[in-house]
Amino acid sequence: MTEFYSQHTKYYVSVDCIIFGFDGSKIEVLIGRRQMDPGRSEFSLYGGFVRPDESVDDAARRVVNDLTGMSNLYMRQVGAYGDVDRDPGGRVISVAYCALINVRDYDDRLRQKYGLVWITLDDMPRLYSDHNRMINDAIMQIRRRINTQPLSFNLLPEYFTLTQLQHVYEAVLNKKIDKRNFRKRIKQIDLIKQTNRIDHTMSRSGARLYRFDREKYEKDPTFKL
Amino acid sequence: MTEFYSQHTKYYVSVDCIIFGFDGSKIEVLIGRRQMDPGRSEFSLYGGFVRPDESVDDAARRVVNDLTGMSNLYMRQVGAYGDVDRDPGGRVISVAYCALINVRDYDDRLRQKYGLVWITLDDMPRLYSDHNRMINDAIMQIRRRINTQPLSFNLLPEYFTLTQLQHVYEAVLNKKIDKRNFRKRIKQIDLIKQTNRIDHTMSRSGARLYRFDREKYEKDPTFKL
DNA sequence: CCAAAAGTGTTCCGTCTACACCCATGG
DNA sequence: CCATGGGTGTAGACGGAACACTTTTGG
Repeated sequence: MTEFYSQHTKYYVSVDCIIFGFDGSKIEVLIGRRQMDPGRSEFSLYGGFVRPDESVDDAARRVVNDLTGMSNLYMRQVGAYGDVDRDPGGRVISVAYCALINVRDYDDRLRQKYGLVWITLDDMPRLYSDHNRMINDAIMQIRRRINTQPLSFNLLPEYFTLTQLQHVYEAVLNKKIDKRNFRKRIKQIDLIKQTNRIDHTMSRSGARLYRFDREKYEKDPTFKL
Repeated sequence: MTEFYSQHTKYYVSVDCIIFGFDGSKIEVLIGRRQMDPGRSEFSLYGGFVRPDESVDDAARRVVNDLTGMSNLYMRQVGAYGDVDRDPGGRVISVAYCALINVRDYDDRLRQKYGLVWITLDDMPRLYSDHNRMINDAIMQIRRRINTQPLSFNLLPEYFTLTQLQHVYEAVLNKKIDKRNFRKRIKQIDLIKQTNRIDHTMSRSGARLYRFDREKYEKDPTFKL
């Protein structure tokens, strides 16, 4: 702490955004093909450089908003990635963020406009730079948190069936869950409200729709499985 | 992804290191007084700027090594802090790291050389910039992980008593733990080996010393409470 | 002999797990 | 009427929480 700032080196700082969705049975990620050299046309997360007038968090929000047209999404920092040679184009330190979105709210024209594709985790190709590691770190983080924070609802429409909710947990945790035990647990969480709406798209007899009570959660932000 | 890197702004990137120790009953952090303007002489974490030839992780290791003379410490990234005005001296994006050390291995002359002091979490003064937030985020992270990763042993000597180990858990979780239940749990973790050494410093009759079997843990890195 | 810390088991209760059948409906 | 997905209960195992007294020994 004895020198002045100006004696030190500056670096490019970027954000990379891992946008997670849920296709009904698998977790998927929005990736694109890189539009610039080096690595042009390689699969890549979508990212952007941090601008002088915005925080790093704001940069991530801006990139995600450009990409999805959506704001107020659930977003979380995954971590900073700073290996010297991580980017073949130069020394860039990148901060990864993940976002969870409901794919039904997402305007598919934006996806096409940016040439993005939804890829499930199992089908993930090799991505540019250390982006595979970022996705891996992000999914591990979500896996750790999904039982103590209400993440799953961000991947579903406002009104969802218990079967859909269970499929989210199965996809994130990558294991089968017993239907009766799952529903028993859900019913004793009073943040998950039964509604009187019925979904008829998936079954002949219809399934009860539920919703997550965000207002109540804001007041008392505790959530357990 | 349509511009060249060189059109973008570069930033100073620093690391800030949160060095945790354990004084026998409380968790404490090594802090100093800032040696440079702005904020000269304010309490602060110890940090440093990232150099061109090192990764961000390496920068953190370098700073911690300078400060403690120790290497191969348990270290973990806490997160990137990138608010525009976080540092009054200019736009600096900082990546926080925490390290856990055994204070008995630490050369107190180094502490004096750098003018550092150990401060317990309860007595933490207001620190420079967003350093209080970093410490807070770090302790929350440790609290979440202490039951699923063998963190606690990094705060203790190689040989430790079960009472000492319990005190670490109590300090981190900030709550009393039942002695009999704690010891019952410990005894069924076969990574924690009883030795035939006895510690006589704390009690007339002496207490059995234990050690953590790192070799075994490397082979099968699972740990539960 | 006494102060101080080490060490030790049992019971209870709540939670998690395993498991299989009937229902309602639209086509 | 039948295929499809929705919905429901119970019993046993397991793990966590509460709880108090005896032992050792150096001074």
